[in-house]
Amino acid sequence: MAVRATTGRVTRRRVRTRANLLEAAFGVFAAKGFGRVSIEEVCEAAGYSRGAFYSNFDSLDELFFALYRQRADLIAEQVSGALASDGPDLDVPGAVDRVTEVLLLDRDWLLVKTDFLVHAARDRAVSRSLLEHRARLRRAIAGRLVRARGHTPLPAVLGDAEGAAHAVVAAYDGVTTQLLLDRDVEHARDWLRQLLTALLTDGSTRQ
Amino acid sequence: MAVRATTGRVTRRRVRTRANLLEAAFGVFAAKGFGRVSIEEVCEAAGYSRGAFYSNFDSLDELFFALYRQRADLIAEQVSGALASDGPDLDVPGAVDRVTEVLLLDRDWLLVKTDFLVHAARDRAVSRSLLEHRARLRRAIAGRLVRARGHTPLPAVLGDAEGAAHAVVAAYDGVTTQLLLDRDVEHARDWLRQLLTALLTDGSTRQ
DNA sequence: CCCTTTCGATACGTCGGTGTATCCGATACA
DNA sequence: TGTATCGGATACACCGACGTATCGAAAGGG
Repeated sequence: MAVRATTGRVTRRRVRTRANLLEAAFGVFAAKGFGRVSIEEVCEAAGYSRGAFYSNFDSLDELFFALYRQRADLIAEQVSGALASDGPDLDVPGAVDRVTEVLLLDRDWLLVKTDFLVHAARDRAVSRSLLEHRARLRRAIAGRLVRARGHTPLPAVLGDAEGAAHAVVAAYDGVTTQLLLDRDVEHARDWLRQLLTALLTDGSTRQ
Repeated sequence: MAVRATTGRVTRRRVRTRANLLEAAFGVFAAKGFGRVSIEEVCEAAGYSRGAFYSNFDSLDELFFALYRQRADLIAEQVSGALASDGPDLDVPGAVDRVTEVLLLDRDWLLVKTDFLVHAARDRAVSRSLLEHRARLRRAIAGRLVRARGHTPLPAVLGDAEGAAHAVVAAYDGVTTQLLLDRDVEHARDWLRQLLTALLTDGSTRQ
C-alpha cells in the first residue's frame, strides 16, 4: 500500500488526505466513468498533487477498489438496518418499501457500482470479492424472508428462501439497468416494488 | 463518417476492411473493456495501420457504437426468430426455453453489452438510442405474451403484457449481472428459466 | 489495359499522463 | 518547544497514443 511500508505512526493529515482523495474520486468516477479517468484528474478534483496520490495508493485500480468497498459497506449497513428495523413479525411489503427506498437513491452510486461490475467481470480476484459481498447481502435478505414466512408464503418455483433472495437481487440488478438509462427514479422504485411483490407474494389474482 | 465525405463509389476492399476492424474490435473490447482499449490496439489486432482506422471511423466511440448496433441487431433477430418459431398457440415455457438459449450464449457479448450500457448511461443521445432498442425488444415479447395469454394467464401484479415484458427484460438484465461475475452459464440459464416461470405463470403452489 | 479515384501505410510533431527522486514544510511525540 | 519522522509538492525524464499530411498501391470503370 504505497509508501506506507510496514510500521510507523499514521498521521491525522494522512487520514484526511486519503478520505479527500476517495471523496473526490467518487465524483470524478461517477461523472466520467472509471475507464476515462486519469490519476491527475482525481488529484486536481481533490486539490492535491500526484505526490499525495502515490503516497496513499499504488494505482487507480487500488483506489477504485477501496472506494467501492467503502461505499458498498455503507449501503449494506443501511439495507441491513432497513431489514431489521421492525419486529420479527412484520410483513414483507413493508420491508420491500424501505429497502427499495435505500437502494435506488443515488444515481452516482449506481454508475460507480456498474463500472465496478464491469471491472470485476474481467478480473477473477475482484469478481470473487464482489460475489462474496453479494452473497452476504443475499443471506441477510434470506434470513429476513424466513422470519416473515409465517405471514406471507413464498412461491415454490423459486425454491427455498435463498432462492428467493437470489431473485430479489436479480430484480434489483434488472431495475438498476433500466434506471441507468431512463433516469426515472420514481418509476424505478414503483416498478421494483411491483417486481418484488410479484416474486415474493402469492399472485393469486390472474388475468 | 471519416474521410468518406459525401459521394463516390465504395470499394469492396473498404467494406472488408471495415468489417475486419469491427470483428477485431469486438475481441479486444471483450477482453480488455472499452475504457482500456486504444485505437492502436484495435488496428494491430485487425492487422491494419491507424491510417485504415481513420479512413473508416472518426473515433473509437463511433466504432464502438457501430459495433454495438451490428451485434445487437443480430441478437434481436435471433430472439424474434425464437419467439416466432412456433404456431400462435404454443406455451410460454417453450418460448422461454428457446429465448433463454439464445440470450445467454456468449460471454464476450455480455461483456461488450455491459460496457455499452455504462457508456450509454453517461450519454443522453446514446442512452436514447439504447432505450429505443430495448423498447422494440419489449414490444416483440409483449406481442408474444398476448398471443399466449389464452393458455397461460399472467399475474395481475405486473399489469398488462407490456408490464410483463418489462419484467422479462429486467430478469434477463439481473441474471446477466450475476453471470458476468460467476461465469456459470448453465446455472444462469436454469435460473433465468425459473425466474421467468415465477414471473409469467401462476405460482399456485406455495410453501 | 489504362487511368482516375480511392484506400490504407508511413512518418512526423505533439500532448497528456506516468512514475520516480528529491526536498521542504507539517506533525506528533518527548 | 525542540526534533525526528512523515507527507505531500515539485521537477524531471519517459512513453504511448493521438491526429494529420503525404505518398504509393490497389481497384474498378471506361
